[in-house]
Amino acid sequence: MVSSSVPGTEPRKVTIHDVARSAGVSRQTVSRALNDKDEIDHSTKQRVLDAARALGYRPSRFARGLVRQDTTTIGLVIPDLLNPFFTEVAAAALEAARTRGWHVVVYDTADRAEEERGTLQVISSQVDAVVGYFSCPEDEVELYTRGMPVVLIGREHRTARFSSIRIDGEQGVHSAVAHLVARGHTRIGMLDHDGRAEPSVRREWFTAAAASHGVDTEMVVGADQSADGGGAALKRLLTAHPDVTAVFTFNDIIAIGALREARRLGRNVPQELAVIGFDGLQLGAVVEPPLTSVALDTRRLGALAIEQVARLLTGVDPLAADDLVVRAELRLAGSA
Amino acid sequence: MVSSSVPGTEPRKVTIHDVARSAGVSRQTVSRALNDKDEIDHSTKQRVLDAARALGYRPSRFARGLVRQDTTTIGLVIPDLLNPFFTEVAAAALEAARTRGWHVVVYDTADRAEEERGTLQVISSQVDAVVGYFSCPEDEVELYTRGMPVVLIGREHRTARFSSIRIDGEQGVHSAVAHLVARGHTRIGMLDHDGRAEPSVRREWFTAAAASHGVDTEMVVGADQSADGGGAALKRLLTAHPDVTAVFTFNDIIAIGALREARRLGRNVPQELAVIGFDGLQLGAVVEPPLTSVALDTRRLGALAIEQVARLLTGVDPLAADDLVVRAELRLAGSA
DNA sequence: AGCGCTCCCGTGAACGTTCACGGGAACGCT
DNA sequence: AGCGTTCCCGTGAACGTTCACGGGAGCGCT
Repeated sequence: MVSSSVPGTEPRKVTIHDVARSAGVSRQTVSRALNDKDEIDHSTKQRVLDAARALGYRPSRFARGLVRQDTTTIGLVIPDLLNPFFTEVAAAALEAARTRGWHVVVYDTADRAEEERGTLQVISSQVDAVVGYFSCPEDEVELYTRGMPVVLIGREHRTARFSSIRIDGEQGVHSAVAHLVARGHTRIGMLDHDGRAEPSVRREWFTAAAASHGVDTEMVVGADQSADGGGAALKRLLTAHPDVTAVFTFNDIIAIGALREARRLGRNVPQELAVIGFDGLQLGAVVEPPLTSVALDTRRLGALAIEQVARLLTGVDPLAADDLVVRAELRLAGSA
Repeated sequence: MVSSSVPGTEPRKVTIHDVARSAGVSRQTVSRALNDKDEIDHSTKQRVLDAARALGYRPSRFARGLVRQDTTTIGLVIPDLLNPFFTEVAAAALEAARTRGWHVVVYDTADRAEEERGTLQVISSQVDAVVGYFSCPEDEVELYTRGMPVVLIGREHRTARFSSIRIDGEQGVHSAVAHLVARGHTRIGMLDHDGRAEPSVRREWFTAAAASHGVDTEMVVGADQSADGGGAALKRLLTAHPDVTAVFTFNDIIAIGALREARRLGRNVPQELAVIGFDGLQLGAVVEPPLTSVALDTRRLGALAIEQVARLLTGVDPLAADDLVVRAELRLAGSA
């Protein structure tokens, strides 16, 4: 019946003033009616509400936010929402934010540094704090976030203003390699994350662990961040090193792709090829065989990040670096 | 060096005025410096920037948004971010929003009507439009969104102000049943979505399709919205009806759980039990055997929703109901 | 000297809402 | 009648920023 969008008419913003005039009252009365406050007669309240509806009035969140500064919004930046790992972290962060009554704006950077920059630039004027994954140089992040609290995940920080949640997989990866060695594996390969310039930290953990067990550490190939990428990488690895009997992967997505590829190649898992992933995704439980993985507590990861943001925002008692750690530990299943 | 959060000191908001005073210039000059505008000397600009940094100044997004109303934020409401289907839709929506320079606030309602209400209440003053899944009565949504454009997904709307993206799986489900019948299946069960009061639309499609093929339509059990739920439901179904040779499921998550359960029960898929899911998740490609599914174009779904929001927001030329449809079609793989 | 132009910079206003305060009307009580 | 109380309602101010405008200083040219 009431159409607020007649084509041709300028949809000029209708303000609280217009409603007040239409209802024959003052701004304040309109405000009272809309915010369910006291000190207003029931009939006038109804009249105001009707007028507001008729005009299609909608309060400006900016004006409202300006006068009562109670809403906090934090920006969550992740490389790829389609990767279940980040989804799990995001879900945990969302929940933690919700209990605080906060809002979360989510940005997907598609794992590209360029998108990160663009996001940062636009985010800085839209949120009160930032938490997320960044691959671009820290000083760039610093540049765009001017004075805003920032919590980095899975990455060391060098700037004082930043906080970061450290992911400690050293022991977990060590356990994984130890497990493989105990099962008699001596030729262990790795499917690493492709694309980054420097070798991944997870690879360093693997290399160190393998070396400490006297296992060759040379058989590493890069993989795309996807199941297909993992499959292709496994193929390359096995072509180059047919004697490999076990693989450790950068993450579970790649591991799952490897699992599938192994099946196609007729390699029995875990008998002829053991596979251990990293992340501990829930997804790992539905594939066949279930994925053995160096598992991360994604719930805690997301919650911890939000917790630290909360402390930084209020300025009281921020967590120290030692408390900002999430340890990964080996979770055995069928694939190794 | 400069700590903006000395414990004990009130972290009182530092405004553009403070920066101006500190740098010995006017507000406007500060504004010019921070927004990279012209008409400002390079040295003063630098001085202002330094002062701003020293004070830990951060412009108020509310004040800024109030005066230049160019940023639009839309709220995306989904039942469960951990369900890959919604993740895919969310990712598509995020991308579509990004190309328009919009921001997206994501809310996870945990599939509970109560959370939906809370979210709506809080969302209404935070975004310019809403798109998402809602299970609560439409008039409640109407109540909380007063005049704000709303795009519902996967649900019919009756109110004029709303738009909704219709998911049309009728033909797709029909094809699925036809496929099963052609393969000789006559005892076809379904694992439906549990929890809703009324039977799901997907079940109605299934019932109609099955009936039109002269197949019994009585063998339906409810399943929890998870892989485990799907497994448990399959067990119940097979216990009650051991002669079932094929199942259609409410969605792919449930189907994947069923797949796993079938393996545990020693039922060969697809020879002894054919499984067809709904959604067409990318996830379906990594399980064994790959999942046959009535597939939805999630990308298009998310993009379409954002597109319609854009039109509603500008008030010009909104899409008609006939264009707001995403059709599902059978995508064959190994499981049926 | 006078004029115009460019380069900087500052002042009032506006954005749309809520808060603090004041005040009129009606009513009851002494 | 006078006074206090309750119930409504309205007015100025404030929130922090940007926009539109005005204007001074310095320079070059006639």
